[in-house]
Amino acid sequence: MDYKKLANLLYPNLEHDMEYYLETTPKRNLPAGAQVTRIAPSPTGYLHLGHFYGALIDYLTAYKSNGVYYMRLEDTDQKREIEGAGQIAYDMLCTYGAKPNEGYRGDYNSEIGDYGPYVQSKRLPIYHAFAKKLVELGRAFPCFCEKSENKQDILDRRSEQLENNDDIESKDPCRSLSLEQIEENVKSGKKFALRLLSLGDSEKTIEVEDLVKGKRQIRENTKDIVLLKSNGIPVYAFAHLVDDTLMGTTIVVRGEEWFPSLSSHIELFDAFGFPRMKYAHTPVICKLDNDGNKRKLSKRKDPEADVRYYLEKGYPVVTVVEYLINLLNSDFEIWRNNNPHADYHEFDFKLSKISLNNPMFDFDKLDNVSKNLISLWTAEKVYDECLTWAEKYDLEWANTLKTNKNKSVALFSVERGIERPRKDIVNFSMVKDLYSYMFEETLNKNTLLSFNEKFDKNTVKDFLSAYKTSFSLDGDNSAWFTGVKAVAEQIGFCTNNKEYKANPEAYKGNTADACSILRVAITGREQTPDLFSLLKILGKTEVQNRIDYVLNNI
RNA sequence: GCCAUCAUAGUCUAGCGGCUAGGACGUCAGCCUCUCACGCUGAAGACCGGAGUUCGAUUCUCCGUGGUGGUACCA
Repeated sequence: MDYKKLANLLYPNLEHDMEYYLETTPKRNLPAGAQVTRIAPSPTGYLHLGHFYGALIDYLTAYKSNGVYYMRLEDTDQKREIEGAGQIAYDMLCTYGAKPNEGYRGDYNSEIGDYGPYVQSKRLPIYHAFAKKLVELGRAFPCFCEKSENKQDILDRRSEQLENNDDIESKDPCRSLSLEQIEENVKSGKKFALRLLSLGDSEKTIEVEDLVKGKRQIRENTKDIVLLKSNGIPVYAFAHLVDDTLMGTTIVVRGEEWFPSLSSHIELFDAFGFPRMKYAHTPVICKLDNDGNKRKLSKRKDPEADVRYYLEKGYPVVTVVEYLINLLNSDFEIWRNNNPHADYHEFDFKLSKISLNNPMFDFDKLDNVSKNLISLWTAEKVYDECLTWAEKYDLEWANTLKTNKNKSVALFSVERGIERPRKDIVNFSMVKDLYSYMFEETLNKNTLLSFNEKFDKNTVKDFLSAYKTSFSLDGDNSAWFTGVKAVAEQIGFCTNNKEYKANPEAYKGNTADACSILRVAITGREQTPDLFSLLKILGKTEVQNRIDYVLNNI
């Protein structure tokens, strides 16, 4: 077969050949050990948590090696493409702290870097030049078969194979077409897909060293995989070869669902004589679904698969990042405990420490990571972050925060900045509910009357009336507390717990009961942070007003 | 079906031939305490099964079993 002739027949009018692209692409000039990684999502929807998980690995790998982490848009599946998805993906990467330092930036015109276009649909001439070369090398052939691309048809075909116990991949029939037959087909205007002419032997194995999985023996590829679809658009494997070669990628990080097709990718690189890529095949994040089955986090079924979900819930972005790093390198939490204030960038992230299991997403753990992180923030930062969240998701609450800035900061300061800080905030969306009683705008006055049934109304009244006329917020906590106890004793409570326990019937209650009455009357809750701190923030007048409200309405 | 891959408590994991199998989250109990949160102490809870190798297997090998992935002109 005259491959040169075949190549010209298949790709007659190309502006440039492969060598042109190879020669005109600049060599990357990087420090020793620097790695080039890439995040390459397809714009088929919002950014999936699994994508970000991969992106984080890419980002950290490049960051740790002073390398490059670029973004490429893999828009080769027009059927599934969703308008604006590329922009969302880029924006999400930026907000989650994994901003690419090269490549696609939300739309084709604003990309930066010397290796563009970074959008695959803009690279068709390049793919065709490489395709032509492969034909010349005698390693690719046109396939004129008409196969349905409908997913159901494909599944039907597969179940047919399954019934026939059809395990050996037969070579594609079109590989044996003669030049004359091909010429005839092309001249009659028939469309063709370009396939790899596989030379693999399924009895032989290749040794690969995956950066996550370690050394593996994999079977040689024997499939004549499709490289270019009949519409001329490349399939992932081929775009991967061309782009990652040209763009100088050094490590390909991808989900382990790619591992089975690795041998075909290797055959492709070998066919061109290009150096093979280094790969890191990572586990996939799963969840336990309602039927008790473990499965991949699904775009359609699981809202938490969308990275925007965590933004809406008000989880700080570092929470999500650190939770994921935890899943990646389990010694991260030990490091975090020893370095509570350090930036996660300082952690010694390693691909080789990634566990081989598919981890299950755990909200309990996420919450724990979150509250620990937030507990270390300053009150000002908590305030700022809450406000930023509220301005996007709850405008009324945002207004409340804005008009009560000093009060809010004071509130967030309670039991913060100390050795064992309060850890009650997990995300920003819960803050309003947690502290609504502190603000006139959000206080539900009815709750101030929700005393525990064990207190009779007269006891409540007696205690609050007595307290109202005598309390002072001028001293310190213990002075205030002494005052509370004095009032309590005066109306028949016992402030000595031993005595109380010995003879509870003799008293109206103990110190805890007295505090409970006061707490409910002021906040409407049986549980709050340190009451004295709250009273001081509310101020004497407001405290008196609330007591009056209770006395008048009980 | 075939191929690949994984397998330690409810979850995330440490372990890399000899350990009372370690830690974290969650759960429960107690302490602290004016409540909650924090903190402290403690409890329950795991090596998927069977062979083999070995003086000795959670660890190595094989066979099962289970989960996951692949088997597309999707990525």
